[in-house]
Amino acid sequence: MFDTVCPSGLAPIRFGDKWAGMIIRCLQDGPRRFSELRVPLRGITAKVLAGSLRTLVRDGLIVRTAHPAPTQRVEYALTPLGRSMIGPMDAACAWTREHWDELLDAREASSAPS
Amino acid sequence: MFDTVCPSGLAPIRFGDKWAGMIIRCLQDGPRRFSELRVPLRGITAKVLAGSLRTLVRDGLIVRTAHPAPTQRVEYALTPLGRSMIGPMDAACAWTREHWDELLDAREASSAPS
DNA sequence: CCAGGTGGTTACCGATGGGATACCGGTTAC
DNA sequence: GTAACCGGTATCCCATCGGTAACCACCTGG
Repeated sequence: MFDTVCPSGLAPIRFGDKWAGMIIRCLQDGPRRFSELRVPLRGITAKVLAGSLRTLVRDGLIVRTAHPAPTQRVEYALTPLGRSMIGPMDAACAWTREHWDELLDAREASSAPS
Repeated sequence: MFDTVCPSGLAPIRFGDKWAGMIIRCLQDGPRRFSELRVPLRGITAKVLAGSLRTLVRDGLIVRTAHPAPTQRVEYALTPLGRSMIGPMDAACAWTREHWDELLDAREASSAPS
């Protein structure tokens, strides 16, 4: 995640792996359990979700709390650091929503240069 | 680039490949030639730069103009669409700059949980 | 006892990404 | 002539990523 430092003010724009952004999105309204996350993230497998969650925890963006209550119950929640990412993330998502059609058009135009 | 659609308002935050963001940064003050781009992008190989440029052109973010002048001269420049990406990109970069230390600390803390 | 849910782990596998190296045709400078 | 620069391409290689499938310990409900 955040692969590279930006020495000259240049930074690669890659907020984590394929699912990281979506996971953070899913957590912004409160903690969620492992299996609750799998519902909105249709198609994610247990392994991949577990992996993404692990790196997000490692990077201090979310916290994992396992309630040792009678029944097994693990919750993931945003840290303040994780929450601070929502702003720039929303900006990026808004840009994509706004320009999605243009991107698609550009691709189609260059794939069919007839 | 922009790997996935965002069906439920969730989008993966991945603005292109490793170098795409940096290339756009390099172009924001005007057109640059192929070899001019290789200077600030230290470490990029010709193949990878050519590849990144190709997908950026395909997605309509930059334009390639080859001046058929006597000497070989190819210039890359931002399109309006490409330029519109600078805003959200800056937001993301600013976030990273602000929180870079926290990320590093979190990583170090979880790698050495002694 | 057994089924089912919860929160994972492990082994395997194919696709992709990114890097190194070599090479290329065209043009200009010496 | 030949060396160098320009804008690439061709080939090969390796690491990572994401996915599938199987399995697991633990607990609960019937």
